[in-house]
Amino acid sequence: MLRLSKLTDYATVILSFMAKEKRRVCAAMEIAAATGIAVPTVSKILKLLVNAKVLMSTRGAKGGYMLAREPEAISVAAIISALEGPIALTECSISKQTCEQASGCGIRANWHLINQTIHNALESVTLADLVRPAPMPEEIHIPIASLYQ
Amino acid sequence: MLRLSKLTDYATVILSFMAKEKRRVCAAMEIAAATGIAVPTVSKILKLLVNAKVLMSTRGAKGGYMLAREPEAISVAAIISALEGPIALTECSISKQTCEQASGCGIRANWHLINQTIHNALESVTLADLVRPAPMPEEIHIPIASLYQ
DNA sequence: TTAAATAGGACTAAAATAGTCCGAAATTGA
DNA sequence: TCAATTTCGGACTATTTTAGTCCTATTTAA
Repeated sequence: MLRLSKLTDYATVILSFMAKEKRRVCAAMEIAAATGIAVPTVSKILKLLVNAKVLMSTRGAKGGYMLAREPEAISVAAIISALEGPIALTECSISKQTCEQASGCGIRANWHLINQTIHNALESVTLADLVRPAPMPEEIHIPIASLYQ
Repeated sequence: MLRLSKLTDYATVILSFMAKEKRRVCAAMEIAAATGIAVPTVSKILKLLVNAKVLMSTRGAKGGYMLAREPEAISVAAIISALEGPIALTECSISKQTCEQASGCGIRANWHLINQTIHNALESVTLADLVRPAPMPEEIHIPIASLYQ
């Protein structure tokens, strides 16, 4: 289904909450309470987002998490790759044997191009866009067909 | 990782093979031999592609599978949805409670737009594009590492 | 010093995916 | 008509991935 994991979905909810509270440091417990997601799960997601430098953390009493940058500078691609690793549709699991039989597998190169297109689409949408009420279609429209001529 | 399933990957290999043999009816066993994918697996994939009307089948001796239309008219989106169901990143697993708390979840509408964009990208690439030799090197060079620092 | 909070990793449970197999139905050709 | 071939449909098992939990160490504020 080409779908995102639940954790990624949760991450967008968490980050949307934090975008509205961006002046404040939020504790994991507070975020869990606000979003209705279980504390250990929230915790796990927050740690992943810190590793990906989407969030900053401060330890100790009065510690917590904060957006590492403005919502405008946090792309959906960054959020997804924080939770799921690099964005890539294929790992070219086509066996070498097959590729050799076909004497040069052109499919691989074309998949890469498709990946890149999708990545661009996700890169051009930010957390600010997700929080914003009205989307702006022309910003994320990508005419992939033009890449093939 | 936003990735396609192995079966979808296999499907592109199978369909690429068939695109080159489009004049001929191919039996499942023949395709398995040509691609190196196990017969039962090939069989399963072919059935799914028939259900999605990407392939046509004829039963009985001398039967087999054929592309239902020209490779130019078979989109990557059609192939993916045949194997994995509708293309959709999210199923909006954001709890209603959260949405209500936030008094109107704008995220949903924005995800829908992103889905649509990706769908358009996949719709505009066809089996013929996949089979076609790779585009110029500079077109397919992807500095992906730079996106992850 | 104590309480509050994150960091990191190990672990279990649940769900999705991959892969296999079988009996039934259809078609061809002898 | 009969036998061989091939798809059809579904059930089934095994594997992998994902989700979710928990524990201990470390850091910081008061």
